[in-house]
Amino acid sequence: MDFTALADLLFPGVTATPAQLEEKYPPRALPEGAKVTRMAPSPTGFMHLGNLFGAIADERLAHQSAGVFYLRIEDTDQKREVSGGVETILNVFSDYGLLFDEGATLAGDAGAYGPYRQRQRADIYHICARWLVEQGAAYPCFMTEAELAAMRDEQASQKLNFGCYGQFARYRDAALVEIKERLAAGQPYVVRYRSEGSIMNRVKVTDLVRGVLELPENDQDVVILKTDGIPTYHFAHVVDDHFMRTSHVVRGEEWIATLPIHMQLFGAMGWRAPKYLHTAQLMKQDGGAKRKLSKRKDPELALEYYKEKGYSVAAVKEYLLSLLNSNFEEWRQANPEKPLEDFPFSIKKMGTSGALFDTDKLDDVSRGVLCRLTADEVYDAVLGWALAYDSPFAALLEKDRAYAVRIFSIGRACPKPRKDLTVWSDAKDYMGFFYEELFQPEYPLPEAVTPALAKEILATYRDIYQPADDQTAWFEKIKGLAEGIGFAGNMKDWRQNPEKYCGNVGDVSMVLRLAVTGRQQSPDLWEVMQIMGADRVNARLLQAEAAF
RNA sequence: GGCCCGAUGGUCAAGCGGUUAAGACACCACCCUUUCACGGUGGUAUCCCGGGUUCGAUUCCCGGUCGGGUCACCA
Repeated sequence: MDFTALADLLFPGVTATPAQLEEKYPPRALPEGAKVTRMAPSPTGFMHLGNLFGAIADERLAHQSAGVFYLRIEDTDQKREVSGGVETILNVFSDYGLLFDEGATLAGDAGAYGPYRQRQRADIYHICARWLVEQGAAYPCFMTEAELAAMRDEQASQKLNFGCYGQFARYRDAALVEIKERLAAGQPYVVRYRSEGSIMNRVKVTDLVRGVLELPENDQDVVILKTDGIPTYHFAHVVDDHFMRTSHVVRGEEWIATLPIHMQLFGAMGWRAPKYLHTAQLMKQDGGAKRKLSKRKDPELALEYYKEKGYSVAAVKEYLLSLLNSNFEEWRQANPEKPLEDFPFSIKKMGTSGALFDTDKLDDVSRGVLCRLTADEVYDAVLGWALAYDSPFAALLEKDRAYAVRIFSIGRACPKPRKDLTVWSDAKDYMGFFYEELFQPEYPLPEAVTPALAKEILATYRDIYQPADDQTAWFEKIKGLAEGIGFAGNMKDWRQNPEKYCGNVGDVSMVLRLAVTGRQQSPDLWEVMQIMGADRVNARLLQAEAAF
């Protein structure tokens, strides 16, 4: 067989060689130990937690080592591509503060190792594919879908492994004349790699998080170029990660099964494979079972879902990081104020078993993140969220920034800040009573207080209310009021002899709280009243007095 | 079905031949407290099963079981 003739037939215009590409895309001049990683999503218009999970590892690995983190768009499957898909990807990464050093951008590509969109790299793949054909290591295959299906049925009935291998690879040794004829007849074809492997052999691959993986050698003649001349993932991965000089490939463990194909292809091209890190997959509790997160079945795992719910990007990032590196939480406890970038991300601390996505845990992390923010930061974030998802609330916030910031300041900026907010969307309910527009009071009085007594308490309080009172003076007055109506002014007294009193100062405070906030729970009442101001407080007292 | 990966409390997990088997979330109780939130103290609860190896296995080896993944011209 004249392989050069076959190559000329298949790739008539292609004259360049992989060696020339080597020159065009030389090894990167980076300091020792610098890692080159990449995020390589498909532009399906859908980003989910799993994408972010891997990307965080990629980004940390690269930037922690003075390396390069780049974005490559895997648009080899035109069927799944969605317009605006690249934009979605770019937005998510910019939201999450994962910054690419090179790769696809909205304005085109940036970087010396491009193009960074696989469809624009067709020439490169063809050069490599042609070279393989010339080596006798690849060939055109004209099997139709129906023939493929028939092959599969036969294999199923004979309980053989599926796929195009050995005797089933019927075009593997087709004569040049036959190929010529089929080509002339315009028959569509794919290019397959000619595998000399056997599943009886074992290949060993070192995975940086799992150790040595021992897998059966690939014996399949896998497709490397599809009918449209675009490569499959396997070939694109090998060619791109070689010429883009990726040093570490981080990907989900679903790729372990195809590792032998990749090793074979790297070998055939005469290249050294990158280092691999196969991460555990995020799992979901589905009924009684645990399963991989799926884009189709789990729309709530789309990043958009978290954005809409009002999770901060920092919280999602921290949670994912805690799943990625088991010692992250410990580090965060010891360094509550440090930026994420200071955390020493380590491959050794990456887990291998699939983690169930735990919303309770995310919420806890989220509260911890939000309570460390300043009131101004919270204001900006809540406003940003409201602008997108709740414009009436946004309008309220914008009307008086200072007022809102004061509200967000309650119990903040102290060693043990309150944790009232889990997500931005909690803010509305949390602070709603501060706004007349959102004030929907309910007045469930404490047991010890009759409506008549409640009215009396409020009437009395209005007379003694001095907005300028400091917290101590304020509370002394409430104590006095309580004692005046036969209630315990001191909780300890009341606990010791509950039968001596009609109620306690807590009950009186509750009446006041109900009147001012219209609910049983609120942050410190004195602070609330200070922020609301005397006019609003007085109005609330009167309103409640009438309603009790 | 073949192949591969994995298995420590309800969840995430430390552990890497000898430990009272860390810690976090969730849950419960108590404390603090004018409510809530925070904070504090304590508590319930874990090494999948069976064989080896060993003086000794959660840890190493082999089976099994269970869970997950993969067997496309999708990635």
